[in-house]
Amino acid sequence: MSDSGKSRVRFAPSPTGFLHVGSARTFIFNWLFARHTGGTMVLRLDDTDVERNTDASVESIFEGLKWLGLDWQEEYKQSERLALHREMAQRIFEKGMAYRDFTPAGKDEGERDRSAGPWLFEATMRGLSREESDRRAAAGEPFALRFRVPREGGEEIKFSDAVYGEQSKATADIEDFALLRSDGMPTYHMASCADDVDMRISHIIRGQDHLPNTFKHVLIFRALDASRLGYEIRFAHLPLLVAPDGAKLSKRKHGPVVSVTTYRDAGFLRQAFINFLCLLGWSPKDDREVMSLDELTQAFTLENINRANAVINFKEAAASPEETFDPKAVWLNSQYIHAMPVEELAERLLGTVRAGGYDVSLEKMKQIAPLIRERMRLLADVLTVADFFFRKELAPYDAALLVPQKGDAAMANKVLEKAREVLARTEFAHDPLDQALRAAAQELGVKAGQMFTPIRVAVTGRTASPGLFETLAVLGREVTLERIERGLGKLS
RNA sequence: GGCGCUAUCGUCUAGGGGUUAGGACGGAAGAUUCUCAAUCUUCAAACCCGGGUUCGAUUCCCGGUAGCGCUACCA
Repeated sequence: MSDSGKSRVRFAPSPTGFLHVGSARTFIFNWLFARHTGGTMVLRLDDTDVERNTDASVESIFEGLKWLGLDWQEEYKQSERLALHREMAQRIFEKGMAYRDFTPAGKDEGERDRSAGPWLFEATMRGLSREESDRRAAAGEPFALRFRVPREGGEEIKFSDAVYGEQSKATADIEDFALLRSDGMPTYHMASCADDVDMRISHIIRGQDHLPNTFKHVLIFRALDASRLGYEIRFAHLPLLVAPDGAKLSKRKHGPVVSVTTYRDAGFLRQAFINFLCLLGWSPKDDREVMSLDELTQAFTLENINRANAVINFKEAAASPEETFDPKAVWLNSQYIHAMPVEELAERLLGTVRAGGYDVSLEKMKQIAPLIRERMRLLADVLTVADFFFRKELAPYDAALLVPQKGDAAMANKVLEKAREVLARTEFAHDPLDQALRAAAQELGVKAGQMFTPIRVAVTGRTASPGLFETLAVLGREVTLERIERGLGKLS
């Protein structure tokens, strides 16, 4: 950071796909750093790859960012700044630090066999005279502009990374990389560095996959006289988020679990999701795990970032959505749900329930929420944990479930008949129900549990449910009696 | 192939020349209880390998191995 000013950081996604969890974490770390240091967050779309960019991707990235709910102060699109990039490239060329490469663009550039030899690129055009270069350019021959990496003196390019420490690499190991493509479009390296300088970015916080690129960037910054900015651009590279098999995350390979919107749609709370991501590759160095955004902001420093890649422990083929996600993410989410005020939870659940095809009022939801809050880990769980509150008719269930432990169908029948009678005249509130049903159990000579099980199953269609009395109280007498009647029908 | 980065329980991590190597998730067991959850308690579970330095290395150094990244007119 400059001594005079505040930090300026940027998140620079390239719109070639949806926002994936790794990018989201990079964004979050940038945001936290900006907040922690009282700096500015810049969002920059690095869209210089015309071939692969899509509008759909831009939309889905914004959709993901919007869900995260973290803001930024400035927003740019690289494609609208091409003139600047070219001008800066030209400046480097004028200084003799870049040269025109008239080699026709290879079609199979990405598939060159690297295992053959130590050196990859042949700088055939590097020695071209300026006169000939100018002549061929004037004649309209297309060319790429390449950086002329210093070859004399065996220089080491150095920089200090806030996470990985002192880095250095011999110029002999850096090839002459492209600044401008033959169609005049800047490459990522050129556009990114030009913008970082122009935007007065103070800290470049990005994925560790860029660590080797940074040497090239240092070279560009030097050619651009970035030192005139009055401060040194600092780097912080983040360990990568990888799949359980250690491989880089990809949609093709790992499916929707790598997309931010998948978490949103499955019922993650943004706070929990952010919290989870922060714990991957960063630690507050004390034993805190559940941390609010404020706590994260306060605790966040670049020094506390780890160096080893972090596995995001999802399962690709899982039976339920819950099992798909990293168990820690799910657990964190449950912590946030449990801590949420019931009114708020009820409001949030409303959308999920309605999307699930049920109709329920907010009032009703407020009654239900406290009963299911501690039984939910994801918001979407409401559909499986509380469906019987919303359904007119229960989903089909096996009559055998009505039979209590150490009992038989006759006992279930006896219990339900008794319940029908008692519940017809008992006030539908927790305590009266509690007293009446326990008394009834005693009268029948069955254990409380044996009394409750048939009722629970008849009324909810399942053996696991929220507390019976509060459930009945919410359901009401009419629905309860009707369902008990149906239960009796199943037994006969 | 070249260059670089990394290496503590299954996973996320703390720690650091001498520790019973700590926490969390997940797992197991128990308590509680009308079921399920929640909650609480307990248990199992790790320093990649080999040298060196040292009185003493999991920690520092070197080597190996493994993983990952970069090696494009992708980002």
